[in-house]
Amino acid sequence: MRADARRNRESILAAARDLFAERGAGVEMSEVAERAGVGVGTLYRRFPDKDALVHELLGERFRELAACYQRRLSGEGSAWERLEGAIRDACAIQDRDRGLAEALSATGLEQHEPVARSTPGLLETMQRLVDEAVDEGSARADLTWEDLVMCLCGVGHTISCAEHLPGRWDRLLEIQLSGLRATAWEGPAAAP
Amino acid sequence: MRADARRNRESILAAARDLFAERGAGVEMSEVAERAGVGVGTLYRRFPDKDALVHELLGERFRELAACYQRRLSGEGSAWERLEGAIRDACAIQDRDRGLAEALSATGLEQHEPVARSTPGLLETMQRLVDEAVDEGSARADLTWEDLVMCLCGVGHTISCAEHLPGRWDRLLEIQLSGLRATAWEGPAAAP
DNA sequence: CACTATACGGAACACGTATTCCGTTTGTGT
DNA sequence: ACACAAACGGAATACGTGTTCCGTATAGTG
Repeated sequence: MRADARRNRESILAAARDLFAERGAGVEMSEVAERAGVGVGTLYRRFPDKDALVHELLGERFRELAACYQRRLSGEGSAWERLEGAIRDACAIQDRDRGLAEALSATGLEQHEPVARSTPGLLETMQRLVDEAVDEGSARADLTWEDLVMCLCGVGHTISCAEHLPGRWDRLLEIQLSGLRATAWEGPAAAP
Repeated sequence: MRADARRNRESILAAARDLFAERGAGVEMSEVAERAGVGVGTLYRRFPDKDALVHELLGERFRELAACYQRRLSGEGSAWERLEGAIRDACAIQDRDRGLAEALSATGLEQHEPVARSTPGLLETMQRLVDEAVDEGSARADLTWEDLVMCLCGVGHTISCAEHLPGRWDRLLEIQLSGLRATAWEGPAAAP
């Protein structure tokens, strides 16, 4: 691969990283090319299509997530504290990267599983964090990693919708976190 | 307005109602026209553009929601039972109408507020349900109707994403419901 | 320095969907 | 029955984006 080609590939990735983080996957290919200082032809020479580019960037974020989870898993504190920390990390990353938030949000549950599965350790680590908190008795007894994913998607969705409402999503996070806890009361019959 | 025009307007609304409920706002105008048994020209004679048609249908659903809330508000049971009932109603309606779920989900918080506000009583009733549950001490003390909207949007989003996963969204609903309750524990420090 | 494989830019193209236009048809009041 | 305003159908058009094509430029090699 020629040196200028390699340089352009990096420029494109950097430009796309910024744009996706800022405005999500809706950015146009021509805009990515312009910001990278290349023509669209060059962009398409490096990445076969838009999906390829998006997947590359999503991969980066998924690996970042996996690293966070791993760090939490082998960190200190109660199982609940570590699970909660991991969740907060994931939300913070989504808050920093609208592209990730939108991807989790828009691709939904089943579609994005393949991508997530291709990141070694991402789901497994999440599952272990959940299991430990369940065993500890601090999380809902029936909690699964799929519930977790669903909650994270929910926050991601709120982030990617609420452009002009910074910080509103953390309300949802608090509500969900307390919903993930083991509950003292059982069912709607227990109203005072 | 001529009789055939009125009839066509109804056919179009009926067709669009079905299609939107089934597949969301992504349906093509030509498809709506075909199902209604008219040409696209006729469709555009009755509704200036796609938005107008969608708003009409959204209006119907919002009024249905408002009626549900009203019924719950003046219904029997504890304030919590009524709030929970209203939430479950709203989710059930979204489950029946993908168009609504998608609209709540896709238009996000700020964008759909104008539409919701144009439905008299929708937000006010929701707020009163929340207030009563808070006063009763059964809901989180800091709960607002905006939190409620956010949670309902979250479920709507899950519904409109999970095409092939019927019934997965109710897990999210359960988690959120228990998160909306007044909690016995305070903050992450209380882990056992 | 010359030569060539590789890469480059960006205009042109492909495509899907909303929307318009206009020649034809039809309801309705006289 | 007649006239004509109103309505109809659906081919044609507008438009925004992703993607391809090809004439030109250039890095690397001997």
